[in-house]
Amino acid sequence: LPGSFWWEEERYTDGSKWRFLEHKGPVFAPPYEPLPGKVKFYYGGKPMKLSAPAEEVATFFAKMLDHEYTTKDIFRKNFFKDWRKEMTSEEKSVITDLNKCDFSDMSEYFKAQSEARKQMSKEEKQKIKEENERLLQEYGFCIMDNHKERIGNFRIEPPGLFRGRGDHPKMGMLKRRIRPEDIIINCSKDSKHPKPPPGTKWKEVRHDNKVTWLASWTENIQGSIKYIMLNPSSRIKGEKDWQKYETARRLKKCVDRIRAQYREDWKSKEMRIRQRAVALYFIDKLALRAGNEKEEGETADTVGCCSLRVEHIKLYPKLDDQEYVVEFDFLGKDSIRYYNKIPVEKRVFKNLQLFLENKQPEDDLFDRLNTSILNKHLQELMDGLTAKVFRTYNASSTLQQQLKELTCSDDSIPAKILSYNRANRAVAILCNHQRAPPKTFEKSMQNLQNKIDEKQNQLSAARKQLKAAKADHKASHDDKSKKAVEMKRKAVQRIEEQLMKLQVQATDREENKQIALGTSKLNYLDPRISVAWCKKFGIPIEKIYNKTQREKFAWAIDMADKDYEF
DNA sequence: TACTTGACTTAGAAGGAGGCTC
DNA sequence: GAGCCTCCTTCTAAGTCAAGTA
Repeated sequence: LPGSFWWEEERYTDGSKWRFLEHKGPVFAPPYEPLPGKVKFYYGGKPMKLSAPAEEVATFFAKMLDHEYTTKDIFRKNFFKDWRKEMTSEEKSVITDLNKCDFSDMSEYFKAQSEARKQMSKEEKQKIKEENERLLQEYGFCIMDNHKERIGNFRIEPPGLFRGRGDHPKMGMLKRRIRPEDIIINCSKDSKHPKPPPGTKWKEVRHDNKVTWLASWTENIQGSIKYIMLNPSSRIKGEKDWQKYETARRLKKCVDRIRAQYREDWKSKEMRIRQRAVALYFIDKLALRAGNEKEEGETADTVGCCSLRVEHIKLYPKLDDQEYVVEFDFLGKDSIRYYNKIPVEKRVFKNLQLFLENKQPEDDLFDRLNTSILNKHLQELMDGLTAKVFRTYNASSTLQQQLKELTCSDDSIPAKILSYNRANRAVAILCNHQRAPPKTFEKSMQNLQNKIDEKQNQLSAARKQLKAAKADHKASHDDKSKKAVEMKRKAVQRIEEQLMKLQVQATDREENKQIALGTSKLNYLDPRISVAWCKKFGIPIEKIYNKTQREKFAWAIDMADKDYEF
């Protein structure tokens, strides 16, 4: 039906995001259920009954007891400070030392609970599933204009202990419970407004169609605003995503000019221009993030390009057999380490030496530059150009080029998928998308190796049988033995294929140990490249995108043909 | 211009669902 | 049918960037 897809509709050009918005409001975290009397908290070895508020916060800690977090000084200090705020004055006077607190009984209780949940009967599990489904149907969708859309996060974040990434100064602080009185609702005037839970009120109900969120609240750790927004499959998200890739494609058209420009700027008389040009070179070549300034002490100490400090790079005029090598070593977003040694042009190297002159390790490398200056410059070079567009452009363009290079049309489907994953991996490495090696990695690798060994044995057995059958046929020359030879030949072939498949799988998994492919697939790779590749080589799209991903990229799957070029 | 706030995208970890194997 | 493993979904933190404010 024409017009049934959002990507075939006209877009708003006045900056408004919708005309009609109706939803049921968020789902709140369930209220705290006090522990059964038999579950004890001990202080200095003696059991102690806690008031409900103090007990609730204690359970947050108890639930994390097996986690490394609870051993960290900052976590413990922040937790204890916030926990004491929830105690009665009597509790406060008794509980003065976290080291004397014993949460182990509580921890055991929660472990048993979770074990019991796993042991539930099919029927009980089914009941829970149905209840979740009911909640999803009731609160998980909204009407935006003429579409029923899935909401991304309709549940309010439950209270708990803040878990920052890396060395976060606020780890362990109490994330307080969010009440209806904290929530701002956004919906259209002419919609049926969501009702707050009985006996409560919303903080505010507003009708702002210049934004896309349905509800928001202010979080107490950083004081930032959290939102309830739509799912990636929605029109409002999909349209923006599509637009993002179109901007990256426009960059493709003028990137040569921009590169020529920044290379020219390396020679500028003005320091600020040279810094801008070297930074842009890093952003383009290494896919570094922009690097906004951060408030010290509020978050973990991480940097991006513009916020690099002297201590984050080392210069080697000569290293092994290469000249003008820059070594990067810093913590980026999510405190993921970026480590890379790259040879650069002499002019870049000389500039870097100059930027480092008379500076301390903790000084900014680019002291005349920040993201705002950089983005203003980029805006002048191309409409809509910002630092992050380079990441999108370089990621998508790498995927397309790698797919061209790695795919052999004669390969089997599993071999082609390995090629796809390798192309995807090249992007993930470029963007530094890392993950902790899965806890079961070694074991699962060993399992796979066992399967391969077994398959190898099967293969030699099958080959022996084939040889015997051949000999048999040579001796007898009858039809029956001829058929037997054919059968054995096919068996060998089948096992060879299975073995190949297993070996491919092992390679893929090994190469993926510390690399996360999902982030680039979801956020940086123009989905039309993958769709076109699937169509060109007859790969079912399900092999590349799972259900959620197909929903998010429905527009691309519908739009791109086999000849699509990024 | 410097700084703050708000809205939105990008990120890895954790937990859960469901498929596979014995 | 249980246990295991893998992959998917959910969760929410941590970025980017533009607009507003002093």
